[in-house]
Amino acid sequence: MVITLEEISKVTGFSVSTVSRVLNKKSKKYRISNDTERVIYAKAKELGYRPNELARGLRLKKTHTIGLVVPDISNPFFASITHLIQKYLYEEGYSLIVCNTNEDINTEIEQIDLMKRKGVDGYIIMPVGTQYEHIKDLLDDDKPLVLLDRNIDALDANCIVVDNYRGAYEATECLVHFGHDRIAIIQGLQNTYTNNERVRGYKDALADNGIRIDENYIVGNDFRRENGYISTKLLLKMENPPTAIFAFSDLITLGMLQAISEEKVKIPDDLSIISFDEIDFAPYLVSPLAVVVQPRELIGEAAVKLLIEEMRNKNSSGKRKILLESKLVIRESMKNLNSTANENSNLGVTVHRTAS
Amino acid sequence: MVITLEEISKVTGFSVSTVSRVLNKKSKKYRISNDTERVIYAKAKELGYRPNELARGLRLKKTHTIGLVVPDISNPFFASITHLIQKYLYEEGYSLIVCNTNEDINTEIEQIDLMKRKGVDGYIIMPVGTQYEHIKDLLDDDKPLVLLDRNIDALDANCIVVDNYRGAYEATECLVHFGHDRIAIIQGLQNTYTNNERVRGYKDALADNGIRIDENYIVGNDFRRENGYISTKLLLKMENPPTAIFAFSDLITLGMLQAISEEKVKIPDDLSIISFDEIDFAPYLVSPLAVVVQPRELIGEAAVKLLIEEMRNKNSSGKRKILLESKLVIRESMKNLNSTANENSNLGVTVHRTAS
DNA sequence: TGTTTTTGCACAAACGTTTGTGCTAACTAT
DNA sequence: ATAGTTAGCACAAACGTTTGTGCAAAAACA
Repeated sequence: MVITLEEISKVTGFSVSTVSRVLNKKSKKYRISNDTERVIYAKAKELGYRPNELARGLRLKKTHTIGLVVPDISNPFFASITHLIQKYLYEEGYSLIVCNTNEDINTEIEQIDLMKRKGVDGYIIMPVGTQYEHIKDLLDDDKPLVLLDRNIDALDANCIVVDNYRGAYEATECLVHFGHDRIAIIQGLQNTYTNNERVRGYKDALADNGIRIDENYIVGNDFRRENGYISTKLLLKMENPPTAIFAFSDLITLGMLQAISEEKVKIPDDLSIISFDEIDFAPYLVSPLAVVVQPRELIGEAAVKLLIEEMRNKNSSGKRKILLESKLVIRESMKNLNSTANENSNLGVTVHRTAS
Repeated sequence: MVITLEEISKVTGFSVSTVSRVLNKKSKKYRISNDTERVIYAKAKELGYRPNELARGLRLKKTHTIGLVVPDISNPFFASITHLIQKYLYEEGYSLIVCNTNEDINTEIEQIDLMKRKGVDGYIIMPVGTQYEHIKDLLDDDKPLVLLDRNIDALDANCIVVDNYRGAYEATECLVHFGHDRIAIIQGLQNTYTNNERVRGYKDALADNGIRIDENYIVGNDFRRENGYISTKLLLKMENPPTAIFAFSDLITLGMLQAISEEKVKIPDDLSIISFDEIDFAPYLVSPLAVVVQPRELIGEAAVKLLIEEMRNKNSSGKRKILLESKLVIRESMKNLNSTANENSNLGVTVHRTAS
């Protein structure tokens, strides 16, 4: 049987309100005697009382639950962030409702609606794209909200993003310095914040270094594996194939590697590659993989911090936009076409930079 | 402002109960006129009414929320399963509350308690260990529950597990057939179901093939990366180091690779390795990695199917225990010591089997 | 002893739903 | 015209909490 305050009230003889106050540690405030307190505590423990959080949430308008909207939990990058968010929220006493949008805007809208109905106390959202009416509505509810990984400029919302522009710029520029001029990118989902920024960084890096932008070298439209596979096949079959490919996500890279393996292309002699996102196994691949790593830990931690902070100080009027730095890790998968002996003295070197 | 039934009641002039019935599509049953229905629908839509799921849950004793307990979402294996569970549940109209236990039994107990209080309609649990009083209590609540990935024999609960015993047995036996007799394992967390079964499979395979079990070759006690690193270092430093290492998880393998790389050990010439869990990048590693893959898709799908089924037929008395098969994928990281020229003709071969 | 203060608790409303039941007016049948 | 049906809706209780307020008895004070 499920134990309610009423049960305890009956067996102890005290009223429901008294029981409630004791169990909520409000005995002093409401002048409940120590004796009474002891009796109620004992009985509650004995019967294994558990507050009904639905009733409580209804009454208090507070559920101690945060809604997390993520595009794809199975993507290691997002999985990692989810893990951290969950961890930090737990420390703060919050539960997590997770929903996966699969990069589908309608699912996102639906799921956010559902979370709203469930009365979550705050939102951490990695939005799919640029459609944002539903998020705008959310802001009016004045529940804390932070946009993660993907910003929506038009919205006055808290947000935490990585400097995708610089990340892509530096990776591209590094390839250029290594003597590459036919540099292809395999994009993720177009019109997402991250993708747009990365493309912009790529283009600017080329332009700033006097290399013509060839739209044929810009392929793909999805952060997933299949896109990496197909796009790579396409690129390799070109009449004038690229000497370097920049993949915009770990999963794209996975597909790319599959295609490369099938086509028997040698890395880095035939082709240089670099990937966005940390890939745990990167150092141990056939050709250790250069990557642009994003500070996952920071992202997760910052998200929770910002959210909690806003819950505490309801007054906090100004929204904050936080820009985190990425890090370029050069490994052997990038060939330096300038060095005659392909010495690659910069093996494993890490280029650090500070965010703007 | 938040719109309630009461609001709609006020502006339309109909009672709250009538509004409720209309919006719940019970107009016929309660003989609400078509005109009334139309008016209420229109107003509800206009005002953007959203039912308060807390109130509803309280009244209905049903929240359409499932609680998922997972040891470590950042582990790709669990992330993948989580993703699938979320996906299938969404299709069935359920939300997901996720909690991470970090393999800590107390966190597990706490979190399950919290979920209970939040009134979830069912549980999918990957328990940390063999302590199970709290789960036993859960069973008495007669909410649907399925144990995933890790069984607890003593409990009469639904459960879906992979045949870890056979998976480990076959991998070990394969190594033996390849001529190895100093085969080490790096265990995951001891006294978890999965680990116990794998150790048992390993031991039986050795015994059945006339190889003495050397406890020195059994190391480790954690499914995470650090364990893989340290344990590998230990093994490599032995006076009589193993010729093959069997890592019990993807993350352990990651740490192992790091250690191997640092120690400049050559795979597979100096050492053969094989890993439990699918690793997406396995084929593209310096030495393509042999693995025992578990059917993630099936695990996730089966979990939800079983849960939903039990929600539908409350009568379902008998609990079901489902055993899924694993699959051994042989790659070059396992050297066949018998074949003189290390031809490894079985490159990429997949050994399939059916579960008992 | 009479008045005031304090102690210790109970009552009841409210949070937003759902649903069994009851009531009035209109309709149908005789 | 009268009795019986039915259509159309409202009332109120219940789900399990929390919290403002009220009230009696005890204690303190004069």
